[in-house]
Amino acid sequence: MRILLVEDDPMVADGIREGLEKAGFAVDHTAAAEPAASALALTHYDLAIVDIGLPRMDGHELIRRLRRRGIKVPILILTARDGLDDRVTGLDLGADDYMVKPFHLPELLARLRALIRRSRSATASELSAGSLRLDLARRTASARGAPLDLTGREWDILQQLMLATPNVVNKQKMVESLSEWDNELTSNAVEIYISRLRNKLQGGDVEIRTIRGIGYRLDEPLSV
Amino acid sequence: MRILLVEDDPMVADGIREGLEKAGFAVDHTAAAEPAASALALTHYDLAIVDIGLPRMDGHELIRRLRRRGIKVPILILTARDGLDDRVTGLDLGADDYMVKPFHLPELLARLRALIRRSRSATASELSAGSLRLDLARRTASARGAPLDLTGREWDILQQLMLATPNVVNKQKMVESLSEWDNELTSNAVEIYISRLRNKLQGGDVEIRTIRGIGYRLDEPLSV
DNA sequence: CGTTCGCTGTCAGGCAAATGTAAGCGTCTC
DNA sequence: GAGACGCTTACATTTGCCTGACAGCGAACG
Repeated sequence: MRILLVEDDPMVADGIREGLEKAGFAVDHTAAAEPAASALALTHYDLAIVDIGLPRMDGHELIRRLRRRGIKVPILILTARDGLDDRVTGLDLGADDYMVKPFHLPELLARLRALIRRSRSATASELSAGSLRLDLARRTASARGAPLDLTGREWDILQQLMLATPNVVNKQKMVESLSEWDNELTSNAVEIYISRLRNKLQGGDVEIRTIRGIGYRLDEPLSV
Repeated sequence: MRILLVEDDPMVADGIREGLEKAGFAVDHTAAAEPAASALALTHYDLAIVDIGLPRMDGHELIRRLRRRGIKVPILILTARDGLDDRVTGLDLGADDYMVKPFHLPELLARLRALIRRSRSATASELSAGSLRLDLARRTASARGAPLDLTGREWDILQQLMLATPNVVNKQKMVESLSEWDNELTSNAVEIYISRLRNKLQGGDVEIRTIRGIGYRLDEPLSV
């Protein structure tokens, strides 16, 4: 989880950085808008925190430029207590949230998590559905707290299902993702792994549904 | 733009409703959580505004239930000035934003617009007519909140009807869309699927009308 | 090296759901 | 009331999926 912090006041910046790092985020920091723009263009960030009162190019202008360039990283803006208009125009320009300075760190963290969850991409380091958990970095899986022993292929398939959930994964897509550059597999191979996965997921609270003629979908049978 | 407002204080509710309607939103209002849950299950809303301090089932519980049922309407929660914990847990539960009471209406409007814009770009793969709903990505269908079990052909036909509604879909076009390149089907096949679909749509608020000699049209008899 | 073992993917049999033809009957139109 | 069109049931066929058996392969191990 990588966050870019754009803040000109060194005191504030250090305070935020420390809190974020303690919560497990990787934080990069720039004091002005121009270097922030290039950092965002070059590197992937999960989120950007932008102080609206920056020297030279201000935060509004930064956001406008980013969005115009099609960069759609989630942006949270920081604003002074009395800058109501700032907040409004910031949100209308394409920011995703704001916080009023000074603020409580737990609240900032909650908002960050909400924003990142919302825009969660393939870079998330953990996937979950029901009591199923996949740790992408360690390539381990667990269901209901108990570790799951998965082979490579089974893992690939389950990851695809979980990334897509609750949407359907096209079977042809699965075949392609399992095949090397030139040797196509039979679609039957996918069926095999689905079958084996189902066996290993027995008794869990998720289920692999077949969508005839299309593919598969991971479902959590509704507990009401 | 349809918004559901869940707020027990009549004074506050009326104030918000008036502001929203002036800004061009259609507003429905409930005072408690239970009717809100059913309204959200039955009808499509672009956004829900939930007061966190509700009688009986509170706002948190409402949000938890909605998310567990897979209802992913954007939610903005209203909270008292001092309820920091409320806000944090609300966001972690799956709300998308919050506002502290009392607030400035223009700011509320800006946030609503931002939320709706965001959710549009995120999903946008749903078709609806009356209480009928097709989620293309998940390949699920529901009528009046209850899931519909459709086969591939039924799905294709219903999708055509919903895409065209309220216009007529030419029967010949349907035949072509079901046929492979060269083997033409009988137009009788379409009639069969229409018949099966009608059975499954029994009791809903939409109806498949026959236009003799031309084709079919999806109608909502109730709303004129 | 040879053996073992687990993973992979093909084959083939079995099965259930989905499909579409045929046919008889109802309904609309002229 | 005759003909065309549409609805519906029954049923045979087709399709797509599931799964057990098995062979190839490579890594680990002795």
